[in-house]
Amino acid sequence: MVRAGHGEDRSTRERVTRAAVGLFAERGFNGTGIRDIASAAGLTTSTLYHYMTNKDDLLVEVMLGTITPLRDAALKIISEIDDPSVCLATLVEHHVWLHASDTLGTLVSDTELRALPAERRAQMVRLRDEYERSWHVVIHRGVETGVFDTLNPDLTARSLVQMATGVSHWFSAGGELSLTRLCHAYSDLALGLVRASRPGGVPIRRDDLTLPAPTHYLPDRPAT
Amino acid sequence: MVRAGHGEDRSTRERVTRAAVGLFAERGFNGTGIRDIASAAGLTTSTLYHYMTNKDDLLVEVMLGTITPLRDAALKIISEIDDPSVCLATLVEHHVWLHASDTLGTLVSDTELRALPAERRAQMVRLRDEYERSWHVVIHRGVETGVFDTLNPDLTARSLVQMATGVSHWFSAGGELSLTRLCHAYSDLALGLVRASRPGGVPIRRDDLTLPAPTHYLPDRPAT
DNA sequence: GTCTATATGCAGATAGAC
DNA sequence: GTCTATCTGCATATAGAC
Repeated sequence: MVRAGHGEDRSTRERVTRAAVGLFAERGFNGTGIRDIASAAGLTTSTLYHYMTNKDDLLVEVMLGTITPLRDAALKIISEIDDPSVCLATLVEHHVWLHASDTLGTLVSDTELRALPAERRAQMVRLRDEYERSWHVVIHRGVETGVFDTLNPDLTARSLVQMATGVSHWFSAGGELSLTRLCHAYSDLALGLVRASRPGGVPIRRDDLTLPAPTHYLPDRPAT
Repeated sequence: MVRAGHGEDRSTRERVTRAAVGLFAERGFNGTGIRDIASAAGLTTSTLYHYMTNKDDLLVEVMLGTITPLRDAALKIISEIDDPSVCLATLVEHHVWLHASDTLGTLVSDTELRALPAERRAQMVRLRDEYERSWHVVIHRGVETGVFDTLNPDLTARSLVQMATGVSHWFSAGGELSLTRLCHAYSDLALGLVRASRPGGVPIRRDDLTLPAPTHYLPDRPAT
C-alpha cells in the first residue's frame, strides 16, 4: 500500500515496521525515538529515513493495518448473518482473533490515537467509529427481535468492544489458552452480557451455535 | 499526602495537579512538556518546580490518587459482603462511580503506566494487581457456590475490569446519563456476563438486589 | 542504499537575583 | 515564591559523500 514502484528492499521495510510497532507498544509512540527504531531494525537513522517518510506515517501505517480489516469484516458480517446471536458471536470472535494474533499492532492502534496530529487522528477515529457502528447495529437488531435483553443498547455495544479489545493487553501466544478457545470463551461472555435467550427464556450459550471459523473473515492469511 | 509541613500555597499545588492530569489525558505523559503544564497552571517553569520535584512524581501522584481508593474499597467490599452477586455488583458500581467522576485521573492511571521508570512502574503494577485480585476472588466465590456460571473465571474477571474501566474513555458528566444510572447499567451487564442465577436457574438482575449506595465505599467526599 | 556529520529546536531541570 | 537566563542533552530530520 505504501511501497514505491521501484526495487526497494521489502524485507527491510517490514523489519522497520515490526521494530516500530514493538517499541510503540512497549514505550508508547512519544516515548520511542527515531534512534530506537533504527537500532532495533539494525540501521542508522539516515538509512531508516530511506524506508519511511516520517515517524507519524509509521504509526498511521500500523493503525490502518489493524483497523481496516476489522471494519471491512464487520460490514460483511452484519450484512451476511441475520441471526443476532450468531452475528454477535462472529463479530466477537473475529475481533478477538485479530487482537490476539496481533497484540502489538492492536494495542498501539487502541492507545496511540492521541499521538497523531489532528487531521490524521480524525481520519483514524472515523474508521474506528465506522467499525463500532456495526456492533451497535447487531445489538439493536437483537433487542428489537427480543433475542437480547439489555437496559442501554449503546452502552452495551461500547462495553462489548471495550471488553474484547482488552485481549491485546494480556494475551501471549505461548500461553495455556489457544486462540480458538480464547475466541470461544469471549463469545460466550458476550452472549451472557446481552442476555441472549430463546423465545422460552432459555439462555443461549456459545456451544448452542454454529459459527463460521474465526479465520473466515480475515483479509488474506492468518497473520502468522 | 504529599504536602510539606510549612506554609505552602495549597490551592496552587492543586492547580498544578489538575493542569497536569488534564494534559496527560489529552496528549499523553510523554506528549506533554513541562512548559505546557506550567502555562496551563499560569506559572513559569521555574515556579512550577517550586511545587513539584519532577515530572515523574506528578504522574505517580495522579496514579496513587486513583488506584489506592480502588484497592482499599475492594478489600473492604469482599470482606464485608458474602453474597457473590451483591458483592460483584458493589465492586462494579464503586469502580464505575470512581471512573466516571474522575475520568481524567483514571484514564491517565490506566494508560500511562509504561511512561514510568521501571521501579515506579513495578510499584504501580503491584497496586493494580492487588486491586484486580479482589475481582478474581468474587468470581471464584460465585462459581464455587454455583451462583455464577462461566467457562474461565480468570478471563472473566479480567474482562469485567476491562469493561468497567472503559467508562473513563467516553463518559462526560454533562451527558444524558446520570452517574447512578450508569452504575446501575454496568452492574446489570456484569451480572449477565457471569450468568448470575438463583438455584432454580432464574437469571439475577441488578433490580433484584439491594446494594449499598455507590458512594458508600468512597474514601472521604464524593470528588465533586 | 548506506554511511558520517550536522542542522535546528525543544526537552527536563537548575542558578541565582529579587 | 516568583522571576530571567541558561545549562545540557536528546529529539526529528537532512546534507551530501560514497
